[in-house]
Amino acid sequence: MADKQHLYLVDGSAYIFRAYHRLPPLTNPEGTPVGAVYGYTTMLWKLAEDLDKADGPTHLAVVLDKSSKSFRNEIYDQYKANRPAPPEDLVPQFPLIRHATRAFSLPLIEEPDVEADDMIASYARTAARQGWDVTIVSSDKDLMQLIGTSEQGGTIDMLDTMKSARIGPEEVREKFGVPPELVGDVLALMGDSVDNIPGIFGVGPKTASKLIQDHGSLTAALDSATDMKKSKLKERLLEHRGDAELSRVLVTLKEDCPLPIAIEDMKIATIPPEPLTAFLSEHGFTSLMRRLEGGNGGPGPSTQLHPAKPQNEGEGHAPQGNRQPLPDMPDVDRSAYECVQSVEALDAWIERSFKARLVAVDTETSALDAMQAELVGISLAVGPNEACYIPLTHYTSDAGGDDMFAQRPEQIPLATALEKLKPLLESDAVLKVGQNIKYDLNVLARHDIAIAPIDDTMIVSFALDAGRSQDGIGGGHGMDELAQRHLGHTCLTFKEMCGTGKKAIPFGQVPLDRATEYAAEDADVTLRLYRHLKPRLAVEGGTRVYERVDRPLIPVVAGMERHGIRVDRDRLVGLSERFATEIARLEGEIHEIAGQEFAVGSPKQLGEILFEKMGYKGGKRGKSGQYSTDQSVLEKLDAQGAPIATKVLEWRQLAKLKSTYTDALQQAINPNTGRVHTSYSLTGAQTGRLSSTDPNLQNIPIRTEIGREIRQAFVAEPGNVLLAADYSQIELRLAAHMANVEPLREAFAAGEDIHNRTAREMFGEVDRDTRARAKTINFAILYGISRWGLAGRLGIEAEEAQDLIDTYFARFPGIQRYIVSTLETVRERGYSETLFGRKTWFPRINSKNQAERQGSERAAINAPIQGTSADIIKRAMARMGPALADAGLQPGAPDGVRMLLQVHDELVFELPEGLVDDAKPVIEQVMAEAATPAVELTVPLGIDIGTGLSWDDAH
DNA sequence: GATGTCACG
DNA sequence: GACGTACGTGACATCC
Repeated sequence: MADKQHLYLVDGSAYIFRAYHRLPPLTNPEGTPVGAVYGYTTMLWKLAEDLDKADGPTHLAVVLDKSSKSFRNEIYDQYKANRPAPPEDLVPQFPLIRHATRAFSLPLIEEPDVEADDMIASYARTAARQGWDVTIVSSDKDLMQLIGTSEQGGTIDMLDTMKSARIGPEEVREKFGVPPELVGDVLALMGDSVDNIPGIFGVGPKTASKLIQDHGSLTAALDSATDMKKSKLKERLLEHRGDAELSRVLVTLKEDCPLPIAIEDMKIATIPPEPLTAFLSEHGFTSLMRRLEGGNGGPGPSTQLHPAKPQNEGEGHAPQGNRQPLPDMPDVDRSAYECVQSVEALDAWIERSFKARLVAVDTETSALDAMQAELVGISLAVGPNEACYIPLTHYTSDAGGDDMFAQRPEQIPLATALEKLKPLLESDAVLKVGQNIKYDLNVLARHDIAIAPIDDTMIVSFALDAGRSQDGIGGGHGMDELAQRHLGHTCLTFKEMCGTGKKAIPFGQVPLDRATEYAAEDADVTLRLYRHLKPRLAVEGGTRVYERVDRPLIPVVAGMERHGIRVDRDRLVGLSERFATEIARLEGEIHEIAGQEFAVGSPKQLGEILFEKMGYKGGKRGKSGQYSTDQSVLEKLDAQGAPIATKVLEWRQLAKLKSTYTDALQQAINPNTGRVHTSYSLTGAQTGRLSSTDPNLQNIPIRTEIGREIRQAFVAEPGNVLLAADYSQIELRLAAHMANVEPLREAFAAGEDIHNRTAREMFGEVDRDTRARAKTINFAILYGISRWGLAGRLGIEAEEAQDLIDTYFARFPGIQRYIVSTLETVRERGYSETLFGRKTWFPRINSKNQAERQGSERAAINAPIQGTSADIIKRAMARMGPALADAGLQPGAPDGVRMLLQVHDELVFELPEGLVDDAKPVIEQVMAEAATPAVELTVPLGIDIGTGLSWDDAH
């Protein structure tokens, strides 16, 4: 024979699992996950490229598992019994593996009631007996038994395409310490937790290998036990002999299965291009398509947000049982970090990052506020302990960073470094991973760098573990906490670098050796966290919310923060003065009534004045022994005819408005932009809502006339207007949908006033009083009702409140079902879920402490509703930019439509007056249709839109 | 840093 | 028999 035949047998089922765990969750244009399919396709591709090579394939077939049952189940009912179900986003990929195989026009073997391993064994032996060479494309250790050379001179070896390693008899001996024919004996002793093969309890690979080496066979090893010295091992060998013998049968491959396709028919020639092109294009594997067209395509799937991980790293173990294995990573070694001070060194790191196709990034700055902070340095990590810090504007003298006389250590000029880094940070082919990467996005956006594509470990943690905490601590998503929790690693703290209080120094003054340890560690730890947390998303079902809702929102929210909103400072100054005068007047009157001066703002002093000195009744002490003096208490006193209570209430309102708003907002105006830039937290609220800080722009007054004057200070730039669009009654609409409450759905569909409808259902008649009570009850339902809570709100007895609740449940029966079933699910699983799959954990839902438990129950009833509402507006926000762009409305441009604020159910935009008519319908449509197509609601989402020169006028 | 209060959805 | 009563947030003042 001129050319030896060489049969390649591809263990497709094993491959897809490994590809799944190693590759990021790519999706095709239709949104189906295809990460593992992509890995599989490239592997076939590689094999196809080897067709003409010396030991390349002449024949090839793919073998898949058709069903999970085989003869092994008949002799051992526990076989593979503890296998977890495959991850939810892997399941749809199984059929695609078949499509891929057919696209390459390759023979596919899948037989019922036969495991792929047995089929591979049968084919391999048959081919080798005919003198063919055989290569098994797999890394399954069970298959290693087959390696060797037949009497007819046919060799069998294995190819691990992920490690690009050939496995022959030598490699087997290295791994097991025995030749291939004894591998089965070793496996029988050590067992296999993945397949649930028992082996001998307490015997692992090391002991098993030694026993077989010493005695030459399983039977001899087991027999030797009787003569062994007394030991744990001896006992175990004697006691579990039966397990080992059973295991020996289980690990033996069946080599005489009937062959559905003759090996001669597996010959491959040129692969016909048409089916392959169709397949590649269907799934958006564009780089492979380019290669097919003759060009030399890029390294990864360039149309995908997420390039594949490099082939030479990230090789972990397959998950064992249900345990989520810690990625195999060395301990953090800060001495391994490099301080990058030359352009050459920077170039080398940039090249490494491109090669790795995944880089963790962290920026160090002079302050916390991303809008004002100056860039001090950047750190990168491409692997555990493979991290560097690039100092940029460090200085050592007391002079400021901008001072031309400042002493500066050797550093690459800022502009040079950023010019070098920009292509990396913006490259589609390299995934940038950050911890709270929104911050880095904002800092670098000010240097004209738009980081993409991105992943964020903080957001991943939030998608997985929102609400999870142990004993009140450890529920956060900050890096130091995550490092401690998941990696058992304690990070250097910012305090250790910069000190605190008056002695604190800016990060730019930290000596480079220490700064490198701190900054590079941040990138290193981020990368490690990514490797640990990201795979959990798919396994635990967090992929959808992370990829479709939260991650796309990061650059959108970053943009909103950078836009900020214009605030009329003069107006605030005027208000502050007015409030100050009024507060002083009220304070005088209060002191006069009290008969002495005291700090009105001190609840402690006020309580003593009211309930001791003045002798009012109704003084209740809290657990701290203090009298309560909150609004409800003061209102009761007011009703009793206590003039001081009214005055204090007025004083409090004005003091609050002045300190929290009119004074503080002036301070918050950014001197460079003249606007106020809040910071949104994407992980702040456990339900999935955003929260706003520094300043909080989600609690600007609106409910009172005087408070609304503050809203009038939020204004549009000249020639522009503000547009406010809010979801009307969104939580009640969602409750009507989720609890399937027909009367409420009907009312929403008809555009009825929902509280009127509730009043009619509950009380039979609608007037101001019944509507107000109905409104209270509606909200009480959303918040998880209790008879006492409702009684307190309505000023009625608890029994009466219970009657109202009963009536409500009777009129709207779906509500009670929703509450009961929600609680059941949460008790059982530990978490609630929104319509879009966002989880919120309730670790105290089964607490023995009644108050704790009931608190969790109320929160658990509310979370799916509040969270779904949050999901919906987030989806609207993520889609808004593209929709506005399609309409030619230039989202984000100074003369286009800018989205500025989000207040839970409201979005605020700034736009040129001339664009209002065009923008309104686009905004309304995006918001109204934000749930689709993922979720089809049975209630319409109503949107109210208004415009005006101020935020107040826009309502 | 904890507590009380109050601004918002 | 005691518990402590609506869900989710953030900021400020006071006081220890």
